[in-house]
Amino acid sequence: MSTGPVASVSGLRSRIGETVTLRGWLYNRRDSGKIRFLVFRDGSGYVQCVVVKKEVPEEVWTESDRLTQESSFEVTGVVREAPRQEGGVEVGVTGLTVLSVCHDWPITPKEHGVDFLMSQRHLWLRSAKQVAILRVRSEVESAIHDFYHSRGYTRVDSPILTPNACEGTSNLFETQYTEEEKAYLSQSGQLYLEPAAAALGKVYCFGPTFRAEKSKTRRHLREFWMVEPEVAFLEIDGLKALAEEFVKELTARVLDRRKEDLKRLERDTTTLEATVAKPFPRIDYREAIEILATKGFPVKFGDDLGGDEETALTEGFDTPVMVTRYPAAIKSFYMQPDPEDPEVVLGLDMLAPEGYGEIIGGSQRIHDHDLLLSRIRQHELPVEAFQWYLDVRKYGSFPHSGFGMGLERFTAWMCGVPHLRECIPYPRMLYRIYP
RNA sequence: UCCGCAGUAGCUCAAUGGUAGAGCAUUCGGCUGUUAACCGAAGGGUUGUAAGUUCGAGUCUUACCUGCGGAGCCA
Repeated sequence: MSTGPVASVSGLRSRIGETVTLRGWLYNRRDSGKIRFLVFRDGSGYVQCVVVKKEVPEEVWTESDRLTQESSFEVTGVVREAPRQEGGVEVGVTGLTVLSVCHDWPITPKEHGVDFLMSQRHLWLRSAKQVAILRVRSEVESAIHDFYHSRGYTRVDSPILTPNACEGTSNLFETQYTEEEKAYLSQSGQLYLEPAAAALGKVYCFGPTFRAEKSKTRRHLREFWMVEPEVAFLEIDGLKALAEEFVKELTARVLDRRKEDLKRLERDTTTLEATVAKPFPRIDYREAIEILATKGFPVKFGDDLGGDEETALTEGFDTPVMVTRYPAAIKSFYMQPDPEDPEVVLGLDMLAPEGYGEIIGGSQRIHDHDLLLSRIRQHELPVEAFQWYLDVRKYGSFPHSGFGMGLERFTAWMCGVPHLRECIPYPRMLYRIYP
């Protein structure tokens, strides 16, 4: 390898006329006798490198002939304008060194099946679409931190190993903590965040969560990333405003900074633009039932909304829809009842358009100690395990609210990718944990 | 866990119960502007596993294995 400076593809547009050195991999190659087109990638982008037999030393020509798909190499050449190329530039090769020849690369430019690609996930990551998705995901992650930090929130990391279930034990991953004691992988940071909200006012956590549900659908992962804000003295209306502002800002950021990636994903950005520009419809559960009845979904009060119902509810809207005031019976024990309609709780679900489903779930929390205690008993949860959680209400209680947003679901919607498994680098699904 | 669908070359797929096929990938040859380049040639198979029906099974039957889609639950 050379010892001089190495350029990146993303910066070539401003270096027309200069000689640059690039290091990366061969994405594709087209030969035409005495001229050779190498599609080079370095993680920052793609550029066509042109090798002309007559114009390069003999050894550069033979060296370039050794390149197979995904071989790593270093190439030096002159950057020049090429209007027909993506990015508008190409490199006229003057020097080339093969670093490692790749044999039997399994992923060809043609189509592949899901099973094959998933078992090759570590290699599939190099594909153009997968790279674009991971960039959008990363953009969303940093936008999340920027959103909260610019509004005075403190990030509080919640534990991954927990002593008990926060919402029942049936879908928890169990692990041995000490010889006598078991621990469980966290499925939400929320309960730990509530005491932190009493310490810092506005807090959020962001990390992996684990659900051992036997879910086998495109909307489920067993390990996924969730961002959860929790705010002291915030009530349900403030929570709705926060959720809407949050989703608007993340969407605007993706549209602004990841245009190229959305284009590569052939994403129609109509709903994303509408999401930034328009207020989100807000529907109460009781209204939702009526709307669904007119669309041929006979839902009774007390029924939960399934995937088909969610999709039907968002039909006709090009922004997310917020659904509130669900029956208490189908929601978590800690949700605050509506003082004007005690059968329902002040919960909030945000449904993304285009059938992407629930991206946010949250609520105002019960702040009355005795009410919370009775709810824990009603749900037949072990009261002693929740003593510390009850303490939040015992020592200076305060109304508070928060929600959780699934990073992969949000990213899937941004990218227009139907299945969550492509929105996390290494998906963990039922019956699949390799690689 | 339940319901449905599918397993044939490295990959994506064909093949009326009657000789196992193509494209891509690989290797070799040709081509000076290609855009999933193109043209020619070659190698590549225990048709998921086991049993059964039949003169004869990739094809029909049964069981099992693996995967995919969906449901319940949720982000």
